[in-house]
Amino acid sequence: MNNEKMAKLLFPNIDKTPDYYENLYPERNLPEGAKVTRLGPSPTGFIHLGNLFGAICDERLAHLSGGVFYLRIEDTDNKREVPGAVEVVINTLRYFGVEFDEGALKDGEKGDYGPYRQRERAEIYQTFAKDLVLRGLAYPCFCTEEELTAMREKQTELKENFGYYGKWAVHRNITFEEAEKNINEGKSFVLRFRAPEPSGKTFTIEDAIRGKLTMPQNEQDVVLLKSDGIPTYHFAHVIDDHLMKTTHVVRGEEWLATLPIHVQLFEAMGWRAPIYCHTAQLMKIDNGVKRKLSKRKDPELSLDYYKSEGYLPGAVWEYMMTVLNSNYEEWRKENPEANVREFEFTTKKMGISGSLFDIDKLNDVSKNYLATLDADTVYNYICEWAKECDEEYYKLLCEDEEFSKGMIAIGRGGEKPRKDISCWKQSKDFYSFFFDTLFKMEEDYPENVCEEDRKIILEKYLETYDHADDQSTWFGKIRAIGEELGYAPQPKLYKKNPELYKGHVGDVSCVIRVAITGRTNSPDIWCIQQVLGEKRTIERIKNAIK
RNA sequence: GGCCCGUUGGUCAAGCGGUUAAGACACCGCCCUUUCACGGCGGUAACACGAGUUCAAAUCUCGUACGGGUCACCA
Repeated sequence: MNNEKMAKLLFPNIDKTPDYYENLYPERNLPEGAKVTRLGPSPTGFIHLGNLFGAICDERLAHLSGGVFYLRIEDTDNKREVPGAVEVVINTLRYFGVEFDEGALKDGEKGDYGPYRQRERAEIYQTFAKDLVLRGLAYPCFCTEEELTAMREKQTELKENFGYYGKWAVHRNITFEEAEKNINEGKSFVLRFRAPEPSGKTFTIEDAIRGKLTMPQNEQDVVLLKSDGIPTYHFAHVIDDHLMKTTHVVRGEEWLATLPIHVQLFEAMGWRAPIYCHTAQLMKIDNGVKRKLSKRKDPELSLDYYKSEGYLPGAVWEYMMTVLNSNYEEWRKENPEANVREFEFTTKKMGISGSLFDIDKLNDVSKNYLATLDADTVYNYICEWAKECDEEYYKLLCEDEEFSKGMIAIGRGGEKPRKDISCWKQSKDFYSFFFDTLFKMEEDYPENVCEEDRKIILEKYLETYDHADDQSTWFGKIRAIGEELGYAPQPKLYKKNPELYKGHVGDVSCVIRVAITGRTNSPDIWCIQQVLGEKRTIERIKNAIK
């Protein structure tokens, strides 16, 4: 039979059959309803917020159902591969708290469904491809790049749809003899799928996020295997997700257009397709236009960037969850203490139109998140971050651990913790005044206080300063100084009769604040002084008087 | 250009035929306050447009506009 000869010609070295692999990879033994998901990055060495978005979705789906989440490296395009990229992907995802159960992991592979790097699976794909040839569902195409380009130009000219299909599929009915001749002449070929003739038929499919979808049947004779024998995404996806027993395929909506191909291939193989979850893309605004995140154009959206800014994975997760599931914030309000993993994540609550990445919101979420941590934890985190990203800061933090922790502890804990920082990089700025080498006088004094008064306030403050004073005694003294100069002892009094005073006690203390911290916005001054110590406090005041 | 998907305040979003159209971020105001914050309360602000179905439409249908995606031996 012709098909048999063709299969042998095309795949002389393939001796296994599909059954062999079907037996090698039996059904997974998992509890009812367990979902198997996967992340399939291509090793281009770049991973951004959008990838994390999908990864979290996969991870939650699998782990909330007692299933498996695995990593498969989709390295079928050797042209784009960047050396070491796989490690970057794994490390970055791990930093952001995405852990895989199996797959291509850091120290080799784990799991019974490998290999998990597609390049190493060439023989598997070819075995199934051979079977398709045998069944007359695939054929070799010897078209060169030039020929295909010429074809596309002609199609454009004739205003017909692009592509290799129907009457344009020149090698569709190639005979064994022709194929043999071409191969003997050393011509390379790709393997194409024999799609049904164009008919305008449609089919429907249920997407877990988008609901019922009606799409046209695929009629393109897509490439299954490239001339190097490595599959295209389409073929690899179908083979791998079947053999690895993936139940849910989470991917961006850019795959929607090729879904008909995948559904058709699953049918041709006689397999049940997984449940598709096509997520909306995370977008960004660029010159007033909303567009999908781009690897090349948006380096500031790479996960590495957030790592280097010192955003905590937990905070990024919080933010991601608010974007992923619309009812997350509500849940968080009701369960402020709960671990994010207790939340019942579901594809049903996912939006279908692309959301704009909102850095303000991330910062807010992050602030709230960091405010819940205690001083020791924060200290360790900041050190860990600074060690890698800011050596100067790291040294300062380590110089006197007790001091650093004291500074971090200010305003932390209790019912209403301060929310000053959203990432560790910001913390350097925020805490800078605690370190003499970073201290910067911004000379930003309150409006109500004239220069002369500023000096008097500071001089009197210095005179009466007693480091041992408790907080209320200390503040009482400031009040007294202010009152003497004509400043209201309480903001309320000033507000009632602004004409009676120059300002209020807040203005007076603000002068001291600026002297000590260099700026008008800082945590409680008394606490700061306690951490700074008597000597440095007095020094700062003296310097400010000069 | 063909095909597909989408469109609720500045942003993220609830909403599934009858709502005073939630909530969050940002912004503004007020209150609390022993300063800075935190917090509390309140405010500005939205169903892209046009038809149709219906007693009733943000919600269903069809057009239009706009945005996005995709049409590779990339994923």
